[in-house]
Amino acid sequence: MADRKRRVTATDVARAAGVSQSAVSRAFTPGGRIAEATRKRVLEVAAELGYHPNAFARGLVKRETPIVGILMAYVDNHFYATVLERFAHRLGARGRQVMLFVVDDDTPLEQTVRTALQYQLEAVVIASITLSSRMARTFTAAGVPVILFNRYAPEAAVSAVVCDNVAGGRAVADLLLDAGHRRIAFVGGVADSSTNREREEGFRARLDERGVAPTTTLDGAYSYEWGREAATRLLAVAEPPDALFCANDVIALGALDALRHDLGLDVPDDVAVVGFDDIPAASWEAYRLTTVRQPLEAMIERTLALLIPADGEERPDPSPGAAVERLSGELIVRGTTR
Amino acid sequence: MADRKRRVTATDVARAAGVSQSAVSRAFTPGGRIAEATRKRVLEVAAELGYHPNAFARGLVKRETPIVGILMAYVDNHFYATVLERFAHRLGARGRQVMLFVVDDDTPLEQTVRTALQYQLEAVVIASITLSSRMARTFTAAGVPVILFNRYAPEAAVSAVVCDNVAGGRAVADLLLDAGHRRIAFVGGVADSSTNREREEGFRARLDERGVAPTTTLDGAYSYEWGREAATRLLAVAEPPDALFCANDVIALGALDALRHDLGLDVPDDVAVVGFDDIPAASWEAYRLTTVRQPLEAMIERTLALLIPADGEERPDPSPGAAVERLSGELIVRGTTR
DNA sequence: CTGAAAGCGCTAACAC
DNA sequence: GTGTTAGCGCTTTCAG
Repeated sequence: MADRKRRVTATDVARAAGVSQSAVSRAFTPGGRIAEATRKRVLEVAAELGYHPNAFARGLVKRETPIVGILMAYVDNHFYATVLERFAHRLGARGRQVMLFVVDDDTPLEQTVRTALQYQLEAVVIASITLSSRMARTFTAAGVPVILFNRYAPEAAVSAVVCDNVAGGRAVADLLLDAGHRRIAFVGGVADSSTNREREEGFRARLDERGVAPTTTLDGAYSYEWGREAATRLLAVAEPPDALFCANDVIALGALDALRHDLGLDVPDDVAVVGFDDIPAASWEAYRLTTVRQPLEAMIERTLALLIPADGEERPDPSPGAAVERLSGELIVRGTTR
Repeated sequence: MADRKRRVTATDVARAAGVSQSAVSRAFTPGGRIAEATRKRVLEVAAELGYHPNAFARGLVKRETPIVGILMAYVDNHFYATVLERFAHRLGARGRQVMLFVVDDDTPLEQTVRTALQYQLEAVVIASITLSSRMARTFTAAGVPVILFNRYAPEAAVSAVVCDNVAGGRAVADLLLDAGHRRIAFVGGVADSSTNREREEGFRARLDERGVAPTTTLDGAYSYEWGREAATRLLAVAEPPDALFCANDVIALGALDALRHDLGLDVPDDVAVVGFDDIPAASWEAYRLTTVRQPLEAMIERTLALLIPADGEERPDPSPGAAVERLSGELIVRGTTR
């Protein structure tokens, strides 16, 4: 087998087809000024030789590439896995590639950002990352359009597309209050994430407006295990809550299992539970979780619209005054509330 | 703001720092022959100007890039979301980027492959894709090392890392037979996927060896909905099965819910259920599913070892006789079998 | 240790 | 239409 490093180039194809190298380039350019016959011949020879245009060389001279970076922390959380899948799908349809950057505790965030900056990304989506505002600014400074997805940082001058978490929290408060609950606890995820903050904020605000205070708030992680532990702890006090609003579905599922299986309580009769996201498991028969559905498709649609110009259009202004798009979620009432 | 397209280059930094452009390049090269003082000054100026080396230019001249392509179909399936997350994590630690290609029915597979080929990928991992063998061959032909992950195509001369699905199927057969079941059905996922085929094959072979034949096999999709439907259909006959072996966990969870909630049956007393994968939901209290755990970390470890040379090492032979690594899964017995 | 110079493979004027 | 000619920004000899 030939040297791995030596791949077929346009010049090779040109020579074999008896045309100039630029003719080869044109043959591979959609609108290229080239005779149909020539193009056909070039394409044939190219296929024979196994030629594929080098995206790097192209990117170098065009000074842009169709690569969109997605920075994400909890790919494991089903909601974000879906986000990733949908983005990749939609971007692929628009001829873009996605470069995935998984951020976790062992990887210095700054290094990730620096790497991303080297790829001349067309745009960047930051999802499920704390500290996103500072990172976002780095990209903006480098001229790379950025959007915070499902994250919002008021202090950073960065655009964001989010579910209206505050409204979601309020809706949950109303639902629970209307059902007669008065001792309602909030089971948080990661304390300093904007989603967590906003959901709790809306929730508390509405409770307050209606003259009820939540008994407790417990922050932890966005995980099933945490939900289970939190529920156990919350119910272990003298006057336990009769309803739990969990910061996301996975937590709620853990809480549900703790309530039903560990503590032998009845949901929703003894305790009601509400989640957030509406992941597939929330609708599974064993759970039938009441939750707030995030308008995922709409959120992705808006993000794309802000980030990627449609065919033939100009790219939207990179930083149009840091627009924040809040899309409404939908309360999905299932079996864990009465 | 400056022209988006005009980013800071090494020449800009060189000028500002009063050195040659190659000095700048050396300053950013780990082993570069450059005086510490010079490097420091260059790095400072670079930071000031917001310079980041252009990965494309570098890739062009080095004729290689640290980008690994991952082609995946069911990112939505929790097992594969985890696979993706782990790969991205591990590759990031080795200084590699991951370019994600989501394959689905609306995207011509061939186009995806063609695009991937343009990025001079260092290596490619193909996961959860049917027709993977043909694709794999295309990459191999182009000199790109490729591995099928959790897929196996005997006819293609391509390396693969898989869970030993046949052994897994056999183990399930033994478990169920030992528990006294004799009327066992197999609920398949996508009919022509290699995982599906192999799991069923091992299962049937063992049943056969012990003189029992499975009552039925139903193929469908790798989804909760399908599991639910399949179970409902399987139980609607005169002499229904008393055990179900499902091709993966999501299917099994759907089947479980159908059995318990739609049909009011007791699991495992009326019907036993076994899955495959051991996704997190399998261990949730509401399910406690008996299943075969895939040795995920080990599989990823092996894939990386075959694909990516460790620091300072040579790349392993691109196609070492199409090695197939079969790693053993582990039977995890929980509450859905007696 | 450092600078000059030659490309990497491709696109985009520019002439013909 | 088609070929010729400059580079895109960087790494890497090769002198010095």
